Amino acid sequence: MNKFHEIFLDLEQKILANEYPPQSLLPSENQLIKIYGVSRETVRKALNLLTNAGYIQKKQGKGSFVLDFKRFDFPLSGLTSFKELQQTQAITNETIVTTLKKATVSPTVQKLTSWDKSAEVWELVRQRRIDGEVVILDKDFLLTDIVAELPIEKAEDSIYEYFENELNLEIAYAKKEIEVEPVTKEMKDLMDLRPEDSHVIAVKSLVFLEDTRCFEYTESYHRLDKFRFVEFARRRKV
Amino acid sequence: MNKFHEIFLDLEQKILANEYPPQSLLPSENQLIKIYGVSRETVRKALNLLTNAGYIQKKQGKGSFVLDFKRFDFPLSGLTSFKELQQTQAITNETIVTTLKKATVSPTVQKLTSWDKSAEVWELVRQRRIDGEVVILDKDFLLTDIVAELPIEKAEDSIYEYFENELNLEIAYAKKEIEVEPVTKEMKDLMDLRPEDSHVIAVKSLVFLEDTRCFEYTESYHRLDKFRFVEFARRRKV
DNA sequence: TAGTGGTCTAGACCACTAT
DNA sequence: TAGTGGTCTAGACCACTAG
Repeated sequence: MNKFHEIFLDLEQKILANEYPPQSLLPSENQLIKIYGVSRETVRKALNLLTNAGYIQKKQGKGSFVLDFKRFDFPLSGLTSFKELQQTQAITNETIVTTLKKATVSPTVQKLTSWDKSAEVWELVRQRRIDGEVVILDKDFLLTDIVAELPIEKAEDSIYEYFENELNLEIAYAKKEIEVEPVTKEMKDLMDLRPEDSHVIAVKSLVFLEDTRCFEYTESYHRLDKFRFVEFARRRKV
Repeated sequence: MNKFHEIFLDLEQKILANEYPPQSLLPSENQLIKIYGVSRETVRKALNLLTNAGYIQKKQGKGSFVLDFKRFDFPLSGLTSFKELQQTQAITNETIVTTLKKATVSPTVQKLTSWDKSAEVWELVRQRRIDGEVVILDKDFLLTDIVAELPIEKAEDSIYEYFENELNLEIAYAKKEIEVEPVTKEMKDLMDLRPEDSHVIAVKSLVFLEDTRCFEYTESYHRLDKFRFVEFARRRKV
């Protein structure tokens, strides 16, 4: 593994273990050079990862302050998926696959993805039950050209884990969009909505591989009272 | 200005001007070294900025592909504020300040911010009218220790511009949270809600300076049908 | 094999913060 | 003034992609 990534993981672990508590300063870059036996640029790459992840804040002439990350308790930014969420949260939950079939791409999805009109896709619908209630409904469309097989056991687990570890797909980036949509019949049927629920949160994503091909389009519907999105953002001068 | 930032801006401009169209390759790092007369690490820093902003995707052995950013039409990630949004969108809009006063910090806000219990804050409430309707309501709490004066003209414009350009505050990062909340009487009074609107989207933010002090807490309420949040996210190995 | 990006080094100069 | 982080360089070696 990369040196700078190793150093990042080591510092991250030490921060989480309170070896470097909030408000304290990390060792200076010169000290870190000696501690890890690497060059300054390598140390700085590790510190950049910590900065972007919201662990530290650097100040010229002073040093790297450890931030109070406990306030950032639900980091859902980046490309995190439902399966990974479960692990950080301690929720009792269950996934039920209600649809898993090959189909031709619908005009709506074709437009969004720019896939070939004749493209074949996996159509996957999953209920996400948390604490006994179906509060999330996931709809996935996946190019069969790229994902040839999609066993139902994998769909019940994490499809991303399957893609990355078994199919060796390199997922690179995604465009996400959060909106509010009126409840449809399908949602009424498949989700445990309350009488007063007239709307759901819709999280729509286009997911791309490292070679810039879009291989997945996802719509994730969340019951209003169960939706929460937390993000750590750095100021970007415009 | 930094060389790598200059190079980033130049490449960004050329991408936006279609000089480097989507799907095409940027000049290789070695070529960029010659073009800009800088070292490789400097070129790579510029390319990293482009990568994080979603302009390009690099591939070892191949090069830097320009992405089709037009699909990412509403980049609201980072710390963008309402005023900056207006400029990218062409919306007719108006800001009306309904409250601007000094007050002691409320227990709720005190808890979230960890401000001193005796702290004094600016309490600012603003209606955001878009195309004739008040669809956003912004509530701001600002430490008077840090923001001593808050003229109403500034509040009607962009408080961030005022903070950064006139008070020389260095805004560094923020924690944002998106949730759904039931409509309150205040929202009914100050927003143009429809009879069926029982909920609003609440975007709550803690905003921090470069010295890690939290100086602002904001709640921004959006009418459901007018809310949209778009994000470009890179895959983060867990 | 030649060209690409990914990592790493050792050293330099600068700007900022403290004392 | 000494120590910090911010920028930049010139060069090295490696891994990947292509013809």
